[in-house]
Amino acid sequence: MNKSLKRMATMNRMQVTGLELFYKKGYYNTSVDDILKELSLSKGAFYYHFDSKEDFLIQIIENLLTRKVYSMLIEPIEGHSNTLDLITECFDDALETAVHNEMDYGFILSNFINEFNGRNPEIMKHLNNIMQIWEVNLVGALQKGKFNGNIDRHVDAEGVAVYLISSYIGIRTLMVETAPSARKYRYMSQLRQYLKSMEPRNITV
Amino acid sequence: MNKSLKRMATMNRMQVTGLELFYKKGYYNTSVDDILKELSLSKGAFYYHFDSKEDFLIQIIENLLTRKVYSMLIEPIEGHSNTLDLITECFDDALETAVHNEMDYGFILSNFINEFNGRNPEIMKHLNNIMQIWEVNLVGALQKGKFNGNIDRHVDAEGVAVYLISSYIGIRTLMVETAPSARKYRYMSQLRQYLKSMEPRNITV
DNA sequence: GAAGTTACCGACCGACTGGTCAGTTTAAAG
DNA sequence: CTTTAAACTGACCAGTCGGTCGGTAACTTC
Repeated sequence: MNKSLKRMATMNRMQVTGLELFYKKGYYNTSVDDILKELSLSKGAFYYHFDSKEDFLIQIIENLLTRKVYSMLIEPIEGHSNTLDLITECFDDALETAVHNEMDYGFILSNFINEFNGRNPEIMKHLNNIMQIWEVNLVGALQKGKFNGNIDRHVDAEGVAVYLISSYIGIRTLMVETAPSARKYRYMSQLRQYLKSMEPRNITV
Repeated sequence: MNKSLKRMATMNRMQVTGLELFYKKGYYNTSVDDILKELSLSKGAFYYHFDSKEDFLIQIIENLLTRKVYSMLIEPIEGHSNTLDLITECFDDALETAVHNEMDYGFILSNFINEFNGRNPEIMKHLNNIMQIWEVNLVGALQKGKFNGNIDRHVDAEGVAVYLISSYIGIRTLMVETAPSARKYRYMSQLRQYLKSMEPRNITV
């Protein structure tokens, strides 16, 4: 195999396993040795490819986590259908995969925010960055909805985006705790009602 | 000083400082020595009063955390005014204290849930317990609101409770990240709109 | 005032942490 | 074949962790 290909393959394997374990056990509770045992690799291999445990995490965030948020939460609402329907479907799908994870540990991004807030500003910068991308894209989608006439023009797009993100973070935390399926169902029906209240009012006062 | 009084005073000092540090740095990232240094006490004193670090945490949860949730999130909505107003005011107050914490680390309860989920079922039991108490009380308040005619009788109290709790957990996480005050404002205005949609419909179809 | 109890001290233990490094294996290049 | 550099090994280091334990000062009880 080509040298640089092998390098990338190994680094990627490490990152995938690393993200998995950081997600399950938290960053500080996962030792570098834990990851290496899973991969049957040695300490030397790890520090050959990465400068430090922190550098390793940053690369995971930049490579894997960002991509995950894009594919699960951003791209699905970029379509041409009714924005409110796209958001509903996107949230429904995202929560459904969470329900089907036999072992769910919550929304990775908010787990990380909780773990690093006030402890590691460098990591927080990277996490904030992803959250901002999500927020900006949601606001954009909502504005497009207003422009297309699917959303009432009086709706405060930024407020709705904050409220949607909040509720999503929260329900993911709640689902981890008890009765995920029932909670998802209740959440989705309330979400639908909330979004319905944003449809254009045909009756002008 | 009476011996048992001294015992309680010391134990309480330890718990208060423990909760503070666990909140700031997380449970696993706070060493017993960290807490003891803050109090100028020794290892021996700690293990004289508590069986283990975990036992210490459980007592903190049972004593301090439960009381905190009661006084901030449950008792304020037990009044006789309009339930929706009470909820609005309660959430507003809770978020306002978060804004004024110059160093905010999020909603303790959800931080703990994130840290212990899948790692420590014993602790999770105690945390779930508090969440359930909160949920039950919220549902009760909503039902009382329906009974008193402040809330439309078609409203799904359990669904709304889940949605309220979700959004609260989420906004607390978002507020630690960026622009807490602005985010609180946006959240509260959306929350008011959401709760308004539950007022009784006077016009029957 | 002797004996017992409570509250606390701090040295110490063994397991584990992130990180280093001298040295070995692999495979492509000359 | 020989050279070279990349990829990897695993023993090792200093430091931290939760927890133990022998000791002791202060107060109570008899």
